[in-house]
Amino acid sequence: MLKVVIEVDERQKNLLKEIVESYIKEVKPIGSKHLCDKIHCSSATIRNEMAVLEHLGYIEKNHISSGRVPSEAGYRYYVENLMEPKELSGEDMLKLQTLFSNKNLTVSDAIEKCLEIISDITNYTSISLGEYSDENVLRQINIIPLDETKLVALVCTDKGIVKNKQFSIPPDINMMEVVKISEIVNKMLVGTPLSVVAERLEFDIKPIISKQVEQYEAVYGIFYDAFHDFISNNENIHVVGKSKMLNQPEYSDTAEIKRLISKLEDESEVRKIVKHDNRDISIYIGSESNFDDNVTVVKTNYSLGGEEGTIAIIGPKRMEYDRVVAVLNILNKWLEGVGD
Amino acid sequence: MLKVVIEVDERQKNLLKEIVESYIKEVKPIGSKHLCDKIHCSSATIRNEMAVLEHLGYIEKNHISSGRVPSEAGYRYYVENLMEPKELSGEDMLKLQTLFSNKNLTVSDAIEKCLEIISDITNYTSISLGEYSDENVLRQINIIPLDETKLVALVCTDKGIVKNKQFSIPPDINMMEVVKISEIVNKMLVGTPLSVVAERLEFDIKPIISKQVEQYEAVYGIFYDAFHDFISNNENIHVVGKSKMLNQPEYSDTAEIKRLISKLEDESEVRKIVKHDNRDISIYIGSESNFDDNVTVVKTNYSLGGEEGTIAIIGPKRMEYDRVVAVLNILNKWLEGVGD
DNA sequence: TTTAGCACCCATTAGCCTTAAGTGCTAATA
DNA sequence: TATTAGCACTTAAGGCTAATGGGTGCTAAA
Repeated sequence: MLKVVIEVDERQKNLLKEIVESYIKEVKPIGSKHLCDKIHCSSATIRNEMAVLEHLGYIEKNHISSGRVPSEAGYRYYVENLMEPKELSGEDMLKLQTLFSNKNLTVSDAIEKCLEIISDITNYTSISLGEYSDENVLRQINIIPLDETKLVALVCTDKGIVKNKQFSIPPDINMMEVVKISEIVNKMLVGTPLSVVAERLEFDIKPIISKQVEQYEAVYGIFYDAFHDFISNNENIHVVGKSKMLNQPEYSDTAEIKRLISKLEDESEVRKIVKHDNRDISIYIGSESNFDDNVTVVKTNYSLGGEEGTIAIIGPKRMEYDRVVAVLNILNKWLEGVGD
Repeated sequence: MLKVVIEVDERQKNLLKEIVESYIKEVKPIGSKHLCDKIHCSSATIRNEMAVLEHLGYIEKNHISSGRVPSEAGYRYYVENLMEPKELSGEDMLKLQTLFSNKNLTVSDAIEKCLEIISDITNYTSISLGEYSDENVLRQINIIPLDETKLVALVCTDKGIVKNKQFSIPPDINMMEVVKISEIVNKMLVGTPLSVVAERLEFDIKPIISKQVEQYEAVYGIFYDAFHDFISNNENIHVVGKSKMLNQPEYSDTAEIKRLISKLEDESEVRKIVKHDNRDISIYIGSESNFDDNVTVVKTNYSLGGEEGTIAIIGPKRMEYDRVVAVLNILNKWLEGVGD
């Protein structure tokens, strides 16, 4: 079999670009007549060229006599070769800037605020998944007794990430002993990277506790639980603007809406969207998204105040790619400036 | 004009009950024929009785020859006079029990977990709004330095509610001085009810800081901010199961869904739903809900671990009132047992 | 190589008819 | 007197048909 490599010429590129961009705006199949003005030739010529693009798999028809719609491959070709970078409007920049200028937010709050602004600017749903980075080092552990049987255990890292958990202790354990032990634990573990805290607790701390306290199992359990909770619950997930999906005309039938919104409410599904990858800004179109064939996901990674993770924007396949990429570009620039 | 008080007789009550309950199940207008079996008479008789109920405003027609649908007044009459209490299924009880038995959850987590179970059992959206109760007394304030310019301020109450905030301090302030001051503040304020912390800070602490530190304004600012943040951000709002709305057949058109889901994503709207009221379990039907004419809201108050607030279940007007009330009853009983 | 022209395709809409489910009213019945 | 059977009437919903409009591919001429 003879294999022919068909190259797209300039006019075809231009045509594909127009089709994609028109479709993004109009959300309805694009016919040849509509493009005469833009491409400067007759509808018949455009039809011929369209036939080529269709043959190449960049555009599709819904039925034999309908206008053309970009295929996933078409969108991909568009974002890789045709899309022109876009500047954010002054208004949108301003919104981001106000976020960037606030220095007193916790990481989690900053990220959530960020998602809100992104959703607001783009009109798409935004998601983040972050976890403490390995840079985090134990800064302080603190036991605060509340009454004879209840206490709060606080863990704080040098990056300022704090978690607390409440415990009920058995009545035969002396609260002051727990506090005393906490001071020892504190002294010994401060400066330890989170990744080895569990280990050190087991091998260095446990023997000491067992010498000092009678009910050492129970007391050790508190510290074990507190750290375990801290280390294993280290994922921080946010989804903002779920209802933005509802504004997209392609999700106009209720079954489709239900499917999408329910998925977005299901954390295990959302995790599928936000997975680490090392590229700068990456675009996953339709089936590439690993989440739903009818959406596009655009992701970027962040590293901020001891937390690292991914921010994703999720919208229809006919997403305004240029704007979304512009937003994430700005974000990236800011994160690099702040980061470590 | 002669005023005649029309009383509903037993059969009419029975009829209304059947209409409401059938409509809750079937979600379509109920015709006279369908009720013959239940009421033990002919459709003509039922039609006559229906005419009375309609005249009284308890049921409505969509058009001249359609079956009947309960009106808001009809639902109200139903919940106040006709509804029979229902027992929860063993399965559902079990789900609640597992929550109740977990002692090591923070209040906020317990409430959120609770909402998840409620949403799961009822298939409706559930919401909570809580704030620290006046019982809370300052238990500890803690400054943890992270580096030369950054610190975390922790505030903990005797009920175990903890909040933390990160601060950047100007380079000309000595971190150790802040820590020293924090110890003084701590000693002076421990045991102070939250409601008077702001006051005491201003009048008792400020003068002391001003004597001890040169940049007293800035140092005072940190404590002021930390407490202010704690006291003013004391509202805790959760919305769980927004997509449950989508399962209700009456919300089958996209515009309606959009309206509702968007409202549920808007915190200021959600606040309208959850407002304190002192009745035990209260039901707000349609326009009574102060949120949306097409929903019913059922609320109850809670007081748990230093936080008090309201839990609300929001669903269609043809909500399964008996089940929802049963769930909240169980919840109330548990909360009373645990409470203060 | 481009384009005008034409036959053809099909989703969508409007109009019409039928059916099913309901009503209110009247007159007969228990 | 309360109930019921019977009947004329109403309406939403579903199915069918025809018309419309936006689109196509192909052919032949420019």
